[in-house]
Amino acid sequence: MEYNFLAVEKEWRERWAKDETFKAEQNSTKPKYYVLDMFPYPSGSGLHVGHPLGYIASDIYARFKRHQGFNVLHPMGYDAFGLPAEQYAIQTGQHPAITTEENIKRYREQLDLIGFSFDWSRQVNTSNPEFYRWTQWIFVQLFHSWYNKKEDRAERIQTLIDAFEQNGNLQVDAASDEAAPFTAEDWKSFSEHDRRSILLKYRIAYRAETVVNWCPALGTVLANDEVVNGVSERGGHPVEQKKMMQWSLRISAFAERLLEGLNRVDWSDSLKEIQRNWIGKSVGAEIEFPIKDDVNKKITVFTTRPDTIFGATFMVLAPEHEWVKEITTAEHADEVADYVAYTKGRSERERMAEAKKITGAFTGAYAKNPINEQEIPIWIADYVLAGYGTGAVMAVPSGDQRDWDFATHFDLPIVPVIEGQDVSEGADDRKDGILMNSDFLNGIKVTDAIAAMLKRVEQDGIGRRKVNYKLRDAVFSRQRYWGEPFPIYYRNDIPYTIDEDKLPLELPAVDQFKPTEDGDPPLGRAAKWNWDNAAGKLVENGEGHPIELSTMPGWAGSSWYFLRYMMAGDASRDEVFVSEEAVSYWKQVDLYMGGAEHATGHLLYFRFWTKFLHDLGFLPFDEPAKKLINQGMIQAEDGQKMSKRYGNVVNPDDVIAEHGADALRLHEMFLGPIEMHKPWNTKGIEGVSKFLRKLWRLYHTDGVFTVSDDAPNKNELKSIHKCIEKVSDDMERFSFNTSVSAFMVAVNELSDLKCNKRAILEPLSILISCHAPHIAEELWKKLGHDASISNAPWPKLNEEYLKDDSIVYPVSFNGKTRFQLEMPADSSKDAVEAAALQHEQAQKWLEGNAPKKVIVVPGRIVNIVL
RNA sequence: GCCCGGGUGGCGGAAUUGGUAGACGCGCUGGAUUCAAAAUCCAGUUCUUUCACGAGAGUGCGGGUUCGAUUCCCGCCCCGGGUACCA
Repeated sequence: MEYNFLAVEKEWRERWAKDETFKAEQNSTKPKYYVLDMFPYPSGSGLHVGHPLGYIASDIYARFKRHQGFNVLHPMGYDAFGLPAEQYAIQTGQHPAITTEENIKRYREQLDLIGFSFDWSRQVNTSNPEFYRWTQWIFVQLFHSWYNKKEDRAERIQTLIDAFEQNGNLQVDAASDEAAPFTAEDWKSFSEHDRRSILLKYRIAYRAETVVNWCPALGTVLANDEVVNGVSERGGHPVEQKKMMQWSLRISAFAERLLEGLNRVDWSDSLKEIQRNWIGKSVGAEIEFPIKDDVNKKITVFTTRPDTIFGATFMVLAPEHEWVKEITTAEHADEVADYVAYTKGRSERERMAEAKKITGAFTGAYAKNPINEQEIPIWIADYVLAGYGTGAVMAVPSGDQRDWDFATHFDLPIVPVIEGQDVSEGADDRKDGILMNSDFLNGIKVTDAIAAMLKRVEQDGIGRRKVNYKLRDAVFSRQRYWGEPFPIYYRNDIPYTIDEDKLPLELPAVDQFKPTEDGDPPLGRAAKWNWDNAAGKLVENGEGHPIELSTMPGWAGSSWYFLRYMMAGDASRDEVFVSEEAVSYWKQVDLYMGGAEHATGHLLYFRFWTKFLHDLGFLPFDEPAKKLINQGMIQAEDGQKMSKRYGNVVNPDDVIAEHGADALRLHEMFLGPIEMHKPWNTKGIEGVSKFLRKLWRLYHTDGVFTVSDDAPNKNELKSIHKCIEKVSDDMERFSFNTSVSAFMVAVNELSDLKCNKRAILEPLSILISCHAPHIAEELWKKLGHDASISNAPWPKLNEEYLKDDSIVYPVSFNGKTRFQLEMPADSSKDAVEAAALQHEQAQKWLEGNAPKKVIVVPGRIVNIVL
C-alpha cells in the first residue's frame, strides 16, 4: 500500500489535539525554551503559502528543542485589532468583532492543517477584553510614570511628586516637555489642576499638541512607520501634517538604551542597522550665535562638526523657527512672510516630491560667529527641519552638500576649511585631513580639531556638547473604533485614569463605525460613554465625566503579548498581566521569528515596553527576544508579490489536499535559506512528495510494514550517522533547506543498501520528525511506540561510524585536479606524497622534472607545484 | 545620495575554518517496466571542443594575496531591502 497522507495526517492532527501533546509544562524542572512567531492579523483573505514559511521554520526548531529535552513554549495567537476589519464594518455595518471572530476561525483551520506544534491553550487575542484589560493596565502604568534621566530609568510618578515637594522642578532631570521652572513652595501653592497639568508634561504616556500625520480618508492619525512615501501604509491614502492634541509615548527617552541593547541581542545585522538608523544618534554640540543688532538674542544651532565653524558663511532657520518674525528686517518682511506661507501650504508629499528644489528667503538679519565675530547672513529655508535639533543650522557649504546646494543657488560664499578640500563640484565632507582657514585650528587633524573646538565652546560658555536622536515620541491615539479604549476620563480637561480594578473598559456599542457629524471619533457615538469615578462605572452622557474618544493603535497589544503567553490558564491569570513565577521561569523569548518589515514599528515598541516594564520591576530582563530571525518573503511563481490583485495566490489548503502537509512543510523549507526572498515553485513539490513515498517504502516491503532487528552493518551506520551529524548541525544554524537534502541523501543511500533495520530506521524517523511530523509519527507508531515521537530523545552522533578506512585524495598540479589517489586513512604525509609522485598519471604531468614543492593536507588534498 | 544584503548550470539552490565548484531537488534527454498510462527504476545533463579518451574555460567584471580563492583584500557593474533634507 502506498503512503496515504490524507488519512495519516488527519489521524495525527486529531491525536495531537486530544492528547494535548504540545502543551508546555507550567511547573517544570526541565530547562525552558521559548519559540515565538509574530502573530498574524486575521485578515479576510486567509493564509497563502507565503505566510506559514516562518511558522514552519520556528515549528521545526521548537520540535528539535523538544527532542533535546527542553520544556518548549511555542504559542500562537491573533493581533486582532486593526483597520481592515473596521473599514469592512464601515462599509457593511457588520461589527468588527464578528468579522474578526470569523476570520480567526478560518485562520485556525488553515493553521491546524499544517501540523504545527502550538500550545493553543495559551492563545491570545488582542481584541478580547480579557487581554486588552491588561493593555489598558500597562497604559495606566505608563501614565503614572516619568523618566528619570539621572537614574536613566522610568520611575513611578510619585518619586517625581516627592522631588517637586522638596525642591520644585529645578533639580529634576527628566525627559519631559518644556516646563516653566518652579520651587517647592510654588508646587505646594499650585491647585490640583495646575499640578496635574505640570505632571502631564513629565508622564511617559502624555498628551500634547503635536504635528501628526493626519489621514483624512481614514479619519485618523498615523505613526511615522505607518506612512510610506507620503501616503498611508494601509490603503495608500494621502497624509497631511496637522497639529493636534494627541496621546504620545515618550519612547525618545529610551533612545540610548534602545541603541545599546542592540549590542546584546542576536538579531540580524541588517535589522539592527535599520533600528540604529531609525534611532539616528548624532554626537555634536549646540553653539549659540548672537544676533548682530540684538546681542542678547542668541540663535542656537546643532552641529556634528564644530571644527568647521570657520567655514560657516551663513545661517539657516526652519521657517517655523520661533524668531523668524522678530529678526526679519522691515525690508525683507514681505518676502519672508510669503516664503513662510508657501512652505506652510506645501503638503508632506509635495515636499518629498520636490526634495531637490532649492528654496529659501533672506531675513535681512545677521548673526555673529561666536568664535571669530564674523557677521553672517541669516536665511530661512525648509531644508532645515523645525523638529530636529534646534531648528537652526550654521551652514558650512564646503562640507555639507545641502548647504553647498543652497549657497550655490543663492550665490553665497563657500570657504574650504580642510587642506585639499575640493568644493568646485560639490561639498567635500571628509572626516580626515588637516584644518585650514580656521584660526587656532589650523594645522590640526579633524578629530583633534573637533575635540579642541568642543573644549573652547565650553570654556567660552557659548555652547555645550549635545547628543541628538532622530527617534520621535510615538503618537499613541487613533481616531478609530476597533482598538483598545483609553482608560481615561477628563475632569476640567485634565486626564485621570480609571481605577485598575475597574478594568477592562470595554468598547461601547455604537450605531455606526464612522466619525460623528462633529468630526469626533466613532466612540463619540456611544450613548453611555461617561465615567462616574466614585461609583466606578459607566454613566449616561451628561453625567459623570467624559471618557477619551480615541483608541490605541494597532501596535499596543503586540508590544507585550509575548508575556501573556507565559501565563497558563491558572487563577492568577485574572490577577496580573504576567506573574512573577511565570516570567522568572520563561524569561526572554529564545527565538523570535518574523518579518523584517516590522523593524521600525513593532520591534521597536516591543523593546521599549519591555524596558519600561523592566524599570518598574515587573520583568527580570530588559530585552524581549534574545535571538531573532527574519524569514524572507515567498513571491508568486511569476516573481511578483503574492496578492489577490495579481491573481497569483497559492492557497496552502490546496497544496495540502494534493500533496499533504508534510510535503508542504518540506517544500517550503527546501525552497532555500529561511531569510531569503524566493519565488514559489509548484513543480518542485513533486520532489519532496516523491521523497516521502520513498521514505515510506524504506519501512515497507510490498506494502507491508517490515522492519528487521538485525544488527546494522558499517555502511548503514555510516549513512545514518552522517545524517545525524548534518541535520543536528543544520538545526543549530537554522539551515533547514540543507537538512532536507541530507534526508534525501540518507534515504537514497539506505534504499540502495536495502536497509530495513530498526537500529537505523528508528533514529531516521526522529531526525525527519521536525520537518515532516505526520509521517514520522505514523512510522514511529508502526515501529511499536505508544507515545508521540515528539518527545523521543534526539539521536546521538557516534563519530566512530563516520571514519573511513581509506581516503581518496584529489591530486592536483598547480591547483588543477588531475587524478584520484586512494590511500589508507592512517597514511603518513610522506607516504601520501610518495604515492602521489609515483602514480603513473603523475609522470605525465611531471614530464621528468622534479616538482618545486608538494603540499599534502592530511585527509584533504595533494597539490604538486611544478 | 547614504547604510545594509546579494550576484554560482536551463531553474531553486549546496560548498560550515581558504583545499575535488555545481550536493540535493526541479526541468530536460535516453532507456527499463507496461497493451498503454500513472507510478517506479536505471543512465546522462556547467560551457566549448572531441566519435571517444581527453583538453580548455568557468562562481557579476577587472586586479591582488596564496602552493591553492565561490570563500580573503582593492577598484568597478548589476539586483534587492532600508532610509531620505536628521546638519
